[in-house]
Amino acid sequence: MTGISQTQIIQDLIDRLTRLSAAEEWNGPLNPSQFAALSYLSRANRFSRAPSHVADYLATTRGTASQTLKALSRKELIKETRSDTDKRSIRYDITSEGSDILKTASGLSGVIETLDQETSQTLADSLKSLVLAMLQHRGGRSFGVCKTCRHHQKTETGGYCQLLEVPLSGSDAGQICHEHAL
Amino acid sequence: MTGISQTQIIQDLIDRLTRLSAAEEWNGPLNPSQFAALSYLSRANRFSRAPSHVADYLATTRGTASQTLKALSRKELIKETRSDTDKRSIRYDITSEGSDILKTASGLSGVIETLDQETSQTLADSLKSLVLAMLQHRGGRSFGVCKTCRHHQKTETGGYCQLLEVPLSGSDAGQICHEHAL
DNA sequence: ACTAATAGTAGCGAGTCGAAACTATTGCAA
DNA sequence: TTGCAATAGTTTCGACTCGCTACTATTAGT
Repeated sequence: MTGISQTQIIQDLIDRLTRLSAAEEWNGPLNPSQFAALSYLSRANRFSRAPSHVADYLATTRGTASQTLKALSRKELIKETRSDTDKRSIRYDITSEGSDILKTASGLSGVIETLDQETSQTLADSLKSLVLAMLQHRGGRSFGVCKTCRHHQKTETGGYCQLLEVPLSGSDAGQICHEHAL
Repeated sequence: MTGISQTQIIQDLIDRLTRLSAAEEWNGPLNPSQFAALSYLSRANRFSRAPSHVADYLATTRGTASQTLKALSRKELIKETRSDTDKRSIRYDITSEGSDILKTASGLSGVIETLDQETSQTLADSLKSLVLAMLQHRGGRSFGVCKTCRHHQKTETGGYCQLLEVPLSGSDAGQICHEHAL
């Protein structure tokens, strides 16, 4: 009778899930945006921790990202490091206090953990294709980890990025890169 | 090597998907919260359109919901109606201008539509169980449509709600209710 | 006839959001 | 080399969200 489409149901479920999760985050020390930025910084490699990269990842503007990073910096959860080679650019590294905050599991993660292996995998795959399609739709970057990138070359000591022309350690290769390409 | 769990990957994908979708909404006339509230009002039945119900649905406080509704009201997208029976309560109805705004499809819905029938169904099921678990976790209401409620009784003319003790029309039964229970 | 409890609101301070204007660099080309 | 143009980041603006506390009506329960 009433024509609520499957598409709208899914859209609504994603929205509610995020809202429920965000409501929990507000009770913590950080707001959802700050938490997302901090989480990104903890997983991004050293070439991908500038304000512009955070802006790209969070799908916002450089101005907004700058403010969020300043807020995190005031709380001493991240620390800014100016680049030697390019005096314009800045890199934000997470502090030990910042890492501690990320350790506290959210209500959403607890709930996701209750899914069985197969459901979990299927869900991840569906979401991945949706995110990829959205990125394509608006011309955003994929932000994958180095080892799945076409510029990544495996070596004896770890890896090598053919785009940036730098050697990568084992942990580097497991981190998110701004330049990631499939 | 690096231990990024499947749980974190899923959490991150949901967050990114929402952020990408929210970034598109900001380019429209409404911000994500206003859009979500408006969308809810368009789908809720007449017993579920009060500020407190919107707050419950959006997982926020009455204060915040009140402000969002006032903002929508200023834009003439919804209109407030005071109740006769209970002079404290208010019901917000969507205006025709409000309905028009909801018609514009978002980037996310376009992307969801590209999923095949089976993937779409599986995704909806997974998300539904996550939302339900989150609601249970924090003691929220389910907000389903009347016809799936245990208080709903099918009749000749449409339906009947045993909880509120009111007859329901066919379209009523397809709308979201605050008192929904499984 | 008194309390509660409930529904909604106003105001506060911190912060997000896009947009636009702004500084300081770096790159490139004539 | 000078002279832009592109890039990186920041600041400010106005509208708004967010939780919170304090507040006003109204209604319910004893």
